[in-house]
Amino acid sequence: MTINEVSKKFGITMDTLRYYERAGMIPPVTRASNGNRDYQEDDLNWVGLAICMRNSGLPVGGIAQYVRLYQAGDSTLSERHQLLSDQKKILQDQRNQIDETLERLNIKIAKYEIAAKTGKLSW
Amino acid sequence: MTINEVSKKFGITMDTLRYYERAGMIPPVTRASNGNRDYQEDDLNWVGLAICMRNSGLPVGGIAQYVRLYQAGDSTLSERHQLLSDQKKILQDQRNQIDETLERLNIKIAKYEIAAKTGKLSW
DNA sequence: ACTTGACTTGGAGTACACTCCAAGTAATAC
DNA sequence: GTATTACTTGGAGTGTACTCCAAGTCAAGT
Repeated sequence: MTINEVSKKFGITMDTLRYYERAGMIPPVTRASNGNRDYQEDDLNWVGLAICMRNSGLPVGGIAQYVRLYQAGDSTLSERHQLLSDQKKILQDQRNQIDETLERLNIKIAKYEIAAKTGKLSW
Repeated sequence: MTINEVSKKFGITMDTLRYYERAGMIPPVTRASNGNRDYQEDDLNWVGLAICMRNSGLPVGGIAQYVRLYQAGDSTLSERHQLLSDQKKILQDQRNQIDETLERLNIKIAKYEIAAKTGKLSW
């Protein structure tokens, strides 16, 4: 799969795909004989993981660190486990923060809806 | 309340508090006779809202836009309602994305836990 | 009067995550 | 054999959100 196809598949620019690789967020992608990237299923899995992590707001550095540990082999298993647990914690906190803000937003939105109906502000 | 006290209360630097004001994320703060900021309850509410929104990842621009509309008066009620609804949508999407990543992380973490127990990778 | 300390400002600097670009290569189309 | 197209690279540029700094003001303490 070419970088162009992968870009379309995941809805992400080719530049970003190359950037992710440069940043170590995914291991070096398989190359065709002419030097062009030729994404294999494995590469695609890494891309999918990277995009998923980034979309949820996890920093590039943490994901790259995971890839480094992965490439270092089995001796890093517990470190990788720790790293993933840390990221899980970050996301759980982030989720709680979002819930808090959503509650706050809902209260405000409700007030605007009352105002829209009655023509009056309720606060 | 001085900027230093507010900074401690919310666990945010004085620089960031001034930046939030400069960026229009909170309306101009009440000043003491010497020109120093003297946060009133109202100002503190705005600060709390701004921090809450930022902590959940909403961009500064959107919050500043809300403040602008608020300052423009009652004629912007429906616009403000719309803006808050948009931000709510953003946060809901973000939450879903986090849940997706958490699921993915949980699967990976489980595999590492099995590996830690059995000494073998399960994939 | 002078030092100290807490604040003020505008503006410059930093970190992060892209995003864009110029110059080059490699394979196909005519 | 040359034009076109799709890729390659290193490096520079952009936008966001801080973060830091220098120079100045103001009030209180000695």
